[in-house]
Parts: sequence; structure tokens; C-alpha cells
Amino acid sequence: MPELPEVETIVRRLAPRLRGRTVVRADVRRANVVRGTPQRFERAVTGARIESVSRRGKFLVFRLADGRVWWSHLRMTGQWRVERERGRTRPGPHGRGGRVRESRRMDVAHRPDDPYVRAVFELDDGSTLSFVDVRTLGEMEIVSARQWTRREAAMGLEPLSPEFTPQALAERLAASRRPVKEFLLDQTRIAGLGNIYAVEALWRAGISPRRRARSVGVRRAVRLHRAIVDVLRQAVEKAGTSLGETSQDYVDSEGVPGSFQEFLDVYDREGEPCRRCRTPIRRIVQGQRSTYYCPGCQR
DNA sequence: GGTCCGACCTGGCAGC
DNA sequence: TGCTGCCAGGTCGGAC
Repeated sequence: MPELPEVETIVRRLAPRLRGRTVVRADVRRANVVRGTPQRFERAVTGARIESVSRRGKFLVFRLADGRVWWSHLRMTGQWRVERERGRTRPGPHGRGGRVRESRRMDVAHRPDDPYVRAVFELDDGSTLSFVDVRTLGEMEIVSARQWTRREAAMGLEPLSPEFTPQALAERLAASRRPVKEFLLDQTRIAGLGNIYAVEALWRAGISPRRRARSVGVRRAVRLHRAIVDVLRQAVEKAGTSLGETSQDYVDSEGVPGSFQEFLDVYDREGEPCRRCRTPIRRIVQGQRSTYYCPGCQR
């Protein structure tokens, strides 16, 4: 489930491969992964030169040399892969390196007949950029710089930016009557948090996910701010969270899973003892999403 | 304007 | 063994 740390990892992997590259051929195989028609998208992207690769919230942003912006959202199961001409991903200069990285690579290498490859882009250096998505909820679009600026303006604070301060969080919390967990998932308030990191941050801060956002108060908001920043930074360091080994689970652009799942304190631990107070972790449903929390020490 | 909820989508899995 | 139905969850749009 790509959230901020997973998208950030993908950006870091993709950037050195894609910067300066030009798309020489595009093949959109599944219509609903692009906004508009596949033909229109293929025309728009062919000949485009990628100037930079970045992230805004959970969005991947390819800035094009002509000023346009190619954004993509991975939603639940979307993945980007870059591969050399011979169809093999290259080991990168980053991460845990060497044999360990190679042994951790899932058997998900792109094949031309892979049924989950939804769009393929041939680049001018002979490599291939593929968009893979089992559930086809992910999508992409090419827009003008102005359209992207408008879209970006509607997004919430970047939690790893200097603008995300305890005070800014406290002010936004005070203006909402929703449960704090649902508040954290609202991308117009904070851009990048998803279900996993929201419940982990609330556990670290000792705040009940049921508590109304406006009742969090300044002191708890300071704790929550610290918890959000810490959990996201640590997850980025661990290259994100991969919960299983199915075709739907998160892997980066080289097929390598993250390792933050080893550090999860509450997510997916229903019935297991809280690591702080030993109370069994409880699972509830909020806003049609699973919430995990400790009823003993989260108030 | 804020909040809530269904729809989208498909693989995995439990239950029968 | 095979079928059915539920679950996973990020975003959007419509309803209230």
C-alpha cells in the first residue's frame, strides 16, 4: 500500500535512471490507468524528455522539459519498474547492497507477457519504464504546469517539510470534529499518510484513534507531530513496508521489498500484546478502514 | 465547507 | 475440488 515512504523510495530509485531520458515509444495497455484515452496519452508522452522525478504526498511527479507535469498515483498495488533492454533490472548504488539485496528481490521481474503490466514506455537509452498494477486502481496524467500547481495547492502539508510544525498540526486538528485517525488520512490536511503510518504514529503518541481531532489539544499535538515525523523518517530509511509476498505487495522499482514491517508496533497485530503495556491490540473499523490500537495506553 | 459513504478494482482466503 | 462472498484501502464524487 504505497504511502509516503514507499513513494519516496521509488522516487529515489527512479530519479537517476530517468533524469534526462526521452520517451521514444508508449504503449498503454489498460485504458483506466490513464486519464483521457490511451491514444491521447501515448501521443502526449511520446517525445517527452523527463527533467526530474519527485514526490508530492503519495504522488510521483515527472517534470518534463517542456514544462508539463506527468503525475502518477500508485493507489493500492501500482508499481513502476525500469529495466534494461535485455529485460533485467539493474542493481542500484543504494540500499543494503550486494548479495543481500539480490537475495531479497522478489520473483516479480517484468516479462513482456506479464498480465499486470498496464503501460510500457521505451526510453532513448534502450531501457524500459513499465507501470505494473494488479488491481488497476493506479492512474497517471500529463497536465500543464498551471493545472499541476492548482492540484498541488489542494493537497495538505508535507509531513517531512519545514512547514509541518507542531503548531500547524495543532491548528488543523482544532478545526476538525472527525476522529483523529480519519483526520490523518485526509490528504487535504496532511499529504502522504496512509492507514499503516497513521495507526503507528497514533500508537507512538499514545493517542486513541477514536478521539475527536479538536480534542487532541496542543500537548498531544506536539507528541503526535514528533511521532508522525519519526515513523515516516524511519520507514523511508527502511525503504517502506511490504506486508507479504504476493503480486499485490509493495516492491520498489527494482522488485525489492521494504523492511519497515519488522518495526510495526500495532498495524496488523490484532490480539497480540501491546509492546508498551501488554494489553491486547484491538482492531476496529473507521471510515471503512481497519484501525489497530491499544485500548490500554492510547487515550 | 465539512463529513460520510459507495464505487472502483482483483487476488487471496475462509467457509461451505 | 470448486464455488461464493468478504476483505484489503486511496481517491473521487455525490449526498447530506
